[in-house]
Amino acid sequence: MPKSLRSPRHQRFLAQLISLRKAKGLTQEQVAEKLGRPQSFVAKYEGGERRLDVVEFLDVTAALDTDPCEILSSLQL
Amino acid sequence: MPKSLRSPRHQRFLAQLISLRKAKGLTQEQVAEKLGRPQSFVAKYEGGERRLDVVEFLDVTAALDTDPCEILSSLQL
DNA sequence: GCAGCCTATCCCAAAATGGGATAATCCGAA
DNA sequence: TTCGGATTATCCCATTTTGGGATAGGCTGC
Repeated sequence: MPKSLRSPRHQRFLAQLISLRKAKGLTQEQVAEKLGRPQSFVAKYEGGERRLDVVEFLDVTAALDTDPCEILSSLQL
Repeated sequence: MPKSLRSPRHQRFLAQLISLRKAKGLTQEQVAEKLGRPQSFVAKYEGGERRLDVVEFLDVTAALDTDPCEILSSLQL
């Protein structure tokens, strides 16, 4: 795992994405499908193996049917 | 430039960051200093030569003294 | 234990990054 | 217009990250 992805903020970020996906009752496979990517893509960003850039993040929150700002606000500082 | 960074949304994203920095009267060097990074870092993400992940984005908006959500909302779809 | 679903990991060629150094541009003053 | 400092873009290239199909590993209920 890239070490830049080990910060506490990143950890919280990932935890949010994961719990949000589960709360929506979606599998990695289903999210992957919405994103037009393989399941390994979702597994990797959720596992911190790969980072999400800003535009990708918006795509993911759209797939999760969620407001991106809500996630960001929980990461402030 | 990585081709993943050529989408219209990304272009708008970059344009926002740049105009925001200028509006605040800051140079790349000054932003870089706040971020604890070299000027080339700022030059690269502004130029689309490098992507910003979500946490880095928050750092940048903090350096620009700006609300990240405002930028995101202008990128929706 | 087995079946089925879900998630993590492998592999490694290809692509992206880091950052100091340096080139190129911009811009106001003389 | 020319000069010079300030600002931004580009070089270089070793190191790090990524892409994604295949496959291993886990978990749950039966």
